[in-house]
Amino acid sequence: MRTAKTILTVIQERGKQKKPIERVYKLLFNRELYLNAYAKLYPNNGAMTKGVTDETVDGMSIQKIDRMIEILREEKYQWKPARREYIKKKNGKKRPLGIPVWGDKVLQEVMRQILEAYYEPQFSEHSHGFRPNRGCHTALQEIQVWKGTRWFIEGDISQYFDTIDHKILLEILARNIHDGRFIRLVSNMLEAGYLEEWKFNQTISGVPQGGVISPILANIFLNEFDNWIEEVLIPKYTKGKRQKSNPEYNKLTAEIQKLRKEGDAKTAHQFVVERRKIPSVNTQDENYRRLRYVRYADDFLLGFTGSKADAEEIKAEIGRFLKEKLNLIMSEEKTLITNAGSQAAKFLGYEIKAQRVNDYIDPKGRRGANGAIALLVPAKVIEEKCKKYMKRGKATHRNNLLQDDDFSIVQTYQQEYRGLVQYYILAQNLSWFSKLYWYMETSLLKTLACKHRSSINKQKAKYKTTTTSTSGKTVPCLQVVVERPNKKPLVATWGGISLVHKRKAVIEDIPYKVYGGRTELVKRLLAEKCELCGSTENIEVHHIRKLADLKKKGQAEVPKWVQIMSARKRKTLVVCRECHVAIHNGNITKSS
DNA sequence: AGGCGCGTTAC
RNA sequence: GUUGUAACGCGCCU
Repeated sequence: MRTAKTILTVIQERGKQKKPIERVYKLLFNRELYLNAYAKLYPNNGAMTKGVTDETVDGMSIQKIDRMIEILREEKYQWKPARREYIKKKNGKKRPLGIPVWGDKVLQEVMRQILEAYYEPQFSEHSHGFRPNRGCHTALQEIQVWKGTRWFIEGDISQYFDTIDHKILLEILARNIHDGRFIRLVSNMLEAGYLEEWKFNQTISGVPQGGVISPILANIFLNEFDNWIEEVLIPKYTKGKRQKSNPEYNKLTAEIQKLRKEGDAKTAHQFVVERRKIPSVNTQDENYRRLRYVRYADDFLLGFTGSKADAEEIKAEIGRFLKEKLNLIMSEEKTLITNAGSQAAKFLGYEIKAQRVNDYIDPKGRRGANGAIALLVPAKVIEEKCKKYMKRGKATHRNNLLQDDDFSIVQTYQQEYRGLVQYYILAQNLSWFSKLYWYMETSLLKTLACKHRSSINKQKAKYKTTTTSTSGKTVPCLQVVVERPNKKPLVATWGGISLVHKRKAVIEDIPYKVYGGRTELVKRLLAEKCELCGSTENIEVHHIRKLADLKKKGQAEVPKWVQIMSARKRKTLVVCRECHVAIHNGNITKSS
């Protein structure tokens, strides 16, 4: 049997050459692809969450994989409907989720790996959502070099995941995947429907939010849009080699040179300062146009250098394309055209602006901010985050942390703060987080004080020390140290995170590599030996949600399986059927 | 070098 | 009990 890596590499090659692929369905008979899929899915939170049946990752086995393959050979695979749940979105609205049963997730992941190997080399440079080695930061870094942009067009597609047209999606797939059986399998999956309150509902459009292959299907669908933007729209709205220079600017330059020749450095300098106030190019130049594009899932942003009327026309053309070719609705109200110099566009939680002239001079005396793009953390983000640590306008303690020890309280605050700063590391106004830092520190000290019935000052005195910050400076901080026998102490630190933003960096394009190789878990499963009793029959894997769950209840006698799992720090234990049943019955006689 | 666990974010 | 795909950061363990 060919290895998963070989299969996927062959498909990847076809993808690079943009050649169609055939006999794809047969690849689903390869056991290794399922082991790959299992290894990829088992660490997920949802692996232990039930769909419409009781089946979860717990009890996974080679036999289960082989049964799935048998059913696929007979072309009798039945997708189960997804379980419908709702989660709250940030803006208060609800997002419908479709949670597939475990087996469906595994098969979806196998299919996803095949689709990824094939389509990943073909996807656009400008698409960043749900893709390996890409993310929000790579999308934002792309925007950073859109110098001279006059208009932003923020794209918004209404209810994208739920409105993807099945027929069009299948047509797109069938163009490259010449295999009726594979396409039918995808089609059946799309039509599997969902259960809400025990009632079956059909899915006439859309991909399930929560489905393993949904993100890549969403990307394959909008890849059509990327291609059209790049091959039709951008060429249409690109004109001229470079922008005409600004006559006024040139006049001043000539003047400065003349003054310098005459030796009047002082007046020359005055003119240089004057010149900084105006752009070096003619921003109204109708013979110069540039259009740039970036997409993250269904969210896209265009930067346009040209007239407002053209920007409006671009928006209209996009709306028409989406409706006519992809049967998608571009939200007319939410798709905004903003003036880059005076308003901020919103994208991926950042504010994007074009900087006005003359507000920044770099160390070499050059004008750095001539229409350059600024990425900013929105004031509202800071405000909202501060509120989380406040009550009635003042910093306050956190009730839900009062039971924790000092170490984890400090650790929690630091992790929250660090995560947020890390996300906004590209923002020029990153230093605004110093306000949040202050509120959080006060809240932290109040939590400690409340817990120990003590005062803020006493707590501060207790833990105050210094550390080397991420930018190398010695700065004050708070530290809780936990000494351990024969080991170096554990340290939780509050502070030491520098608020210097990351300057624009060259985006390095890491080449996509197919997912392959055997993980530790797969090796253990393939060993086919019960890790409790040594039996070699009916081997399956016992899974737990979290390691922390192991030491929850204070049992008098800790079962052997718990001992092994916590000693090895593994959420999995390869066992025989008998031992697995014993574990679930709480019957520890066999396993202890 | 790999597993596990915490945090942030996007959609 | 809240799913999925990703990205980033930190830490621990063997």
